[in-house]
Amino acid sequence: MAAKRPRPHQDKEALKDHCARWTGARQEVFDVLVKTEQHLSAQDIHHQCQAANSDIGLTTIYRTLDLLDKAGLVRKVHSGDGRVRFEYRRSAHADHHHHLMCSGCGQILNYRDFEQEELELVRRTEDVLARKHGYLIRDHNIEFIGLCPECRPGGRRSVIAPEGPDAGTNT
Amino acid sequence: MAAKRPRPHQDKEALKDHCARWTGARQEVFDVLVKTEQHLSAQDIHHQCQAANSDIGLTTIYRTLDLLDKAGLVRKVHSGDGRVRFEYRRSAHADHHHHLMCSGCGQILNYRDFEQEELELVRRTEDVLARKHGYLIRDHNIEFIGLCPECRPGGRRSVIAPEGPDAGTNT
DNA sequence: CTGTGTGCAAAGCATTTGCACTATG
DNA sequence: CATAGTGCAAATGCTTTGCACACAG
Repeated sequence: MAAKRPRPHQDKEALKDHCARWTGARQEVFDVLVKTEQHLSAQDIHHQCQAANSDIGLTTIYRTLDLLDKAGLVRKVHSGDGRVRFEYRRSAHADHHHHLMCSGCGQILNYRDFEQEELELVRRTEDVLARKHGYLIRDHNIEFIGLCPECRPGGRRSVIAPEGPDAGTNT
Repeated sequence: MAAKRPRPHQDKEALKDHCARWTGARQEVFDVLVKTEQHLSAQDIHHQCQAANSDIGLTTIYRTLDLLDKAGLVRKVHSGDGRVRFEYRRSAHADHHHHLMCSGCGQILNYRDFEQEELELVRRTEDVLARKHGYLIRDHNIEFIGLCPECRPGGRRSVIAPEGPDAGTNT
């Protein structure tokens, strides 16, 4: 849990268009995401709120996440395991990263290499795709899928069934 | 439905390790995917089988898709709408493409531009990630998310709720 | 023949929705 | 105060499982 301050100013502004009241529940859900680099599911967040003595219903968490997503403060990530996860969108350049996911245990790693090359390619691709297909492009997603050291053949976890739920869910 | 011949030879070989018997049902599910460039959900395939007078249960389709996925003949795609879709993996270079998805209606487009640049970047990234994190990388996924001409602000479909189920599911 | 594959019905789960209640602005 | 936000419980919809039967090898 490396703490980082929430960024209420510009973030809350972005929210103004999407909700009328900024409540404690919303603040807490938001805080949980701001304070981590992990990719959390609604349930993960629910657990963390409970651990922090906040008694927020799962429903509210889903609704808040939807809100934050629409406001663009948060990004949905479809991990391979059926549930949707969310990560806080930090300021563009500082936080630009892509994902490396293990199809064995569901672990998600962020990596930040190749920013320069990627950004260039991404920018050019966006241009062409936007023009060619008439799309309004708002985001991109680059991920590599494979087996982590634990799950790869010869790894400690290989052949055997993957871990339990909350285990390899993160980063 | 632009027809392309199934590739029984190498494909069936890949299957030998993953199933004991090659049945009619499996062939049909496989055929449906081979014959299209679209990204189909289990239900989509179910419908197509019914349309083709095959009476294959949804359960079998799910099981077959899982089989084909494990055999590497098919690729899972997590479209934003909650259901998982599948596409046939054609031979590597001939078929290399990435996705452009509309977050409004769920449409998925394949595009094949920038192959050269992308492949280069991808290869280099795979190398580094594999070495740095000990992963065994097996696949990558590059997608751009935005709004299609219909769904973008000013488009015919904008503001209004997206289309019905089978509408924007494809390509 | 002998398991492997299949279908049906029921179970599982993440997510969504209806509705009465609470608290923000 | 009026309305947006919340929680609960029930509903939804995709996917998985248990079990008895059917068929490929």
